[in-house]
Amino acid sequence: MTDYRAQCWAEMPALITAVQAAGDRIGLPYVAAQADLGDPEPMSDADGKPYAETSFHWVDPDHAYWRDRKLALHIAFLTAARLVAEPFFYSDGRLRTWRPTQLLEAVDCEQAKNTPNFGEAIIAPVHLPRGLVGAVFWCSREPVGVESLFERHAGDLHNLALKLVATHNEARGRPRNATVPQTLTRREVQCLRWAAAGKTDGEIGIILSLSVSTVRFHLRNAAAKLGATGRAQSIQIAAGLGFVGARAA
Amino acid sequence: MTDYRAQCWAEMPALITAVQAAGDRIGLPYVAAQADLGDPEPMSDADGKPYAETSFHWVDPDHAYWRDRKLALHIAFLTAARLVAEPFFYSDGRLRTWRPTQLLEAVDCEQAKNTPNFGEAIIAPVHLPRGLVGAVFWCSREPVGVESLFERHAGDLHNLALKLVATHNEARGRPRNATVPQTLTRREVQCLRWAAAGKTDGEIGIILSLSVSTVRFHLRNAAAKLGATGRAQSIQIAAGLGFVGARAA
DNA sequence: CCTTATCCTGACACAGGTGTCAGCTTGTCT
DNA sequence: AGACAAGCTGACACCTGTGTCAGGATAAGG
Repeated sequence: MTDYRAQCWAEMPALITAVQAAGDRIGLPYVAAQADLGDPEPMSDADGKPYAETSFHWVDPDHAYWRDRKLALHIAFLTAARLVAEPFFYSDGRLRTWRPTQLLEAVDCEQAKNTPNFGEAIIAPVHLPRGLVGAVFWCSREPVGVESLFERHAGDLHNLALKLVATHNEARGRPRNATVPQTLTRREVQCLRWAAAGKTDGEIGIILSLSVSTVRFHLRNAAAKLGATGRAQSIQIAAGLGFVGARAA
Repeated sequence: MTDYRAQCWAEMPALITAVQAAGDRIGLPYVAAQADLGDPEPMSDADGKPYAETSFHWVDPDHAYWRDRKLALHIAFLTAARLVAEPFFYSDGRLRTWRPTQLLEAVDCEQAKNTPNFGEAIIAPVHLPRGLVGAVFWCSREPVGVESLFERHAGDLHNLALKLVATHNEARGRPRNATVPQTLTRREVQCLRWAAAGKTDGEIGIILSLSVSTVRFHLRNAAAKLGATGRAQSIQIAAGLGFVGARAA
């Protein structure tokens, strides 16, 4: 384990304590954290013990929520955490944030509504480079006026969540390819973006007035620079680092 | 333009003003913002006018930085903004954040060091779902003790940057496929994750003890649910929503 | 002048992915 | 019992991507 990772592990106890203490302070004392929504296991310490067991309080302490695939935590809140990056809150059977957001309102909260002993929640999603997504959830058993709590505390909670999730992932050495890639040329980026839009090499050639061989040449170079094996990984890594962006090239 | 997008555009003036005012207040009054690092154009208003021209102050007001590919903004800071999600600062020729971070220290700042009239900076990267990456930069011409400014203000600056970049992208209707996808089944996610790790359908079949046809079946279903055209897009979208995560399936 | 980087292009064999068609079993819920 | 979802498997034609080989032109910097 490198020094950097050891230092990150050393930061974890204070961060975990701060996250639970923040929940206690504002009236949402039931806390859960996921470092990686692609991994169903909960956030754990260096010895593999889940913080859910050692440090966080949960709505139902005897209920290992991460083993229950039907708990609200697994559906609406997780779905929403994948789709937005800004903190949001749950009350009155729906998800909202500081401004009207179409996506959050489209998330089906039926299951959360039907969960007994569950009041309100503030959720801070954490989107990291290379497609890593985590989240922290502060919850209550009864309604506590979460909307005003959200207005006053969401920013700080989000900052805490970002530090916690980013530090934990770095402590675990995730993602493994977290290196500074070589600079991509203008053509490499162009070809990657059209490939990300689903175009074949032939189609890209037509679009950019290049031969298929030239397009392949640039895509292969880009793949080598990004440390990718194949077209799909090139695109995934490039997208995860923001090279692809929102619009087709 | 839908109501949601109109509401987002309506939020923009106050957010832009807040971002510039925050920089003015703490002594880093030269501000730049990118909503999408995959798009070289700067953040603009609903009429297409760059905020860099109408609202933000820059180190060299006559110098359209977004047209200069060699400016510090294009290299070290942008590279770093792609690689980390936590705010960071530039001083003494290097990038640092609130804790030692290997990645930031590996970013080559030679060009920033050699940029005349450039002092220190705080950078707030913004990583959004589906691979959208933006950033806000607060800069000075001379050193201003940015390390202590960072300690006191980074959290608030980051929250401002997140609101600004997320709202601006939503105002523009980016990304176009920002919808709630259908729920993926356990096998669909498993197959996607191995495919994201670069495995062929045959290799995935061996790993999961399934036939090639079954693997293809699950990947095709997943592609349809995600609205993807082809394997590469399936993987990109799944990764951008955190389904792939940090470790090979 | 030389080196390097970037961009460009072609050929060919082979592996992998796509599209479309067909079928089946098991478990859960009404 | 029936409907539905999830999971499973095969065949075949065809397109696309990969890997490896070859070559060239232009611009910038030392």
